[in-house]
Amino acid sequence: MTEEHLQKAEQLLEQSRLRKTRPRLEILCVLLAADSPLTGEQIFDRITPASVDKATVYRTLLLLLRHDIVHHAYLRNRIRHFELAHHCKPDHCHPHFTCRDCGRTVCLYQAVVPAVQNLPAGYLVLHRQTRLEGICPNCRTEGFGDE
Amino acid sequence: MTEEHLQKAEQLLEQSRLRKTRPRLEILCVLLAADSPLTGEQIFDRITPASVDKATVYRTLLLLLRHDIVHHAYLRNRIRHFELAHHCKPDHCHPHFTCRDCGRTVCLYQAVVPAVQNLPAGYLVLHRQTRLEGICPNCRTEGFGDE
DNA sequence: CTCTTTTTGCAAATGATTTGCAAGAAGAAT
DNA sequence: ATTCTTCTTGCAAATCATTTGCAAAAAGAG
Ligand SMILES: [Mn+2]
Ligand SMILES: [Mn+2]
Ligand SMILES: [Zn+2]
Ligand SMILES: [Zn+2]
Repeated sequence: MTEEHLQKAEQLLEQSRLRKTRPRLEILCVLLAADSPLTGEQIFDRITPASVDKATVYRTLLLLLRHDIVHHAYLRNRIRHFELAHHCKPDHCHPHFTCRDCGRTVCLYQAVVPAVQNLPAGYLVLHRQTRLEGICPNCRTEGFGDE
Repeated sequence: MTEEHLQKAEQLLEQSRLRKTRPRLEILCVLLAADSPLTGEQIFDRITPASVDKATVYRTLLLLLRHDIVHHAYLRNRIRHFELAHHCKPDHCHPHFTCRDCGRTVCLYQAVVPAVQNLPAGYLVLHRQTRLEGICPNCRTEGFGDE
């Protein structure tokens, strides 16, 4: 938990007029340090050991979700993944790529997702989400010389 | 369960050389009749009452999943939704639209999803999935005259 | 019809997420 | 700084979708 993350965390809570409590700051710092969406359990594990209860982690995530400070990333399994919302525009979140080989998920911040074409009339799209699946650069180059 | 669906269901099982059992045919017929992705529970409820156990429903869905007869639709909550795979190309499934108002999800079979631009080098994309969220035509026109 | 291999039903287990409740902080007011 | 009110937390127990173990039942080959 760096000083920089801590400040950013406090700022995020202030902006939403939320109390700055230990669990909230810990959780936000974990998310600020993460480079891909995390599950409730992963967040719990990365917090200074046993300083925060798991129920509090989930409750806090729900709170942050309601305040649009974090949001869900929809990955393959039924386990929820959370990430900070500050990389997302209101109408569309960055795509996520999940490797079928190593299972790792990466955020593709710089990718550009064109709007869906030929939508039937009358639908108002407020949010768009894209999920990619395939083989990551790491797994592609592996096992070249000896297969 | 129409005669037409039953035949299609049998055909799907044959193609994957799977035994034609009562639960499998029932489940496939439910999916053939559905116009949006269904949860395990929803499928269970739509089957001729109590003729199939819920555990069997889930086990069967897993089987059909392994044989690419059905696949997951990734919707908002942590509950899995299943639908027949026969509307999808291998590299990308049709988008789903979920209404924030009424909560209903529709399959957008005819929509065209352009490829993601500006992907970092080295990623091999095998599958793409798009989820839209917003207000459906029904909910948009409602509450016009009297609000 | 018989035999072998799958598949099923039922009950119990799992595992992620929620919830009730009393004790413990935060922050406003004094 | 102290008091007071309101919001949060920890802990334990509850939920709920999904899985799993196992013995009984069904499918399909011969
Ligand atoms: Mn992300
Ligand atoms: Mn669909
Ligand atoms: Zn990989
Ligand atoms: Zn609607």
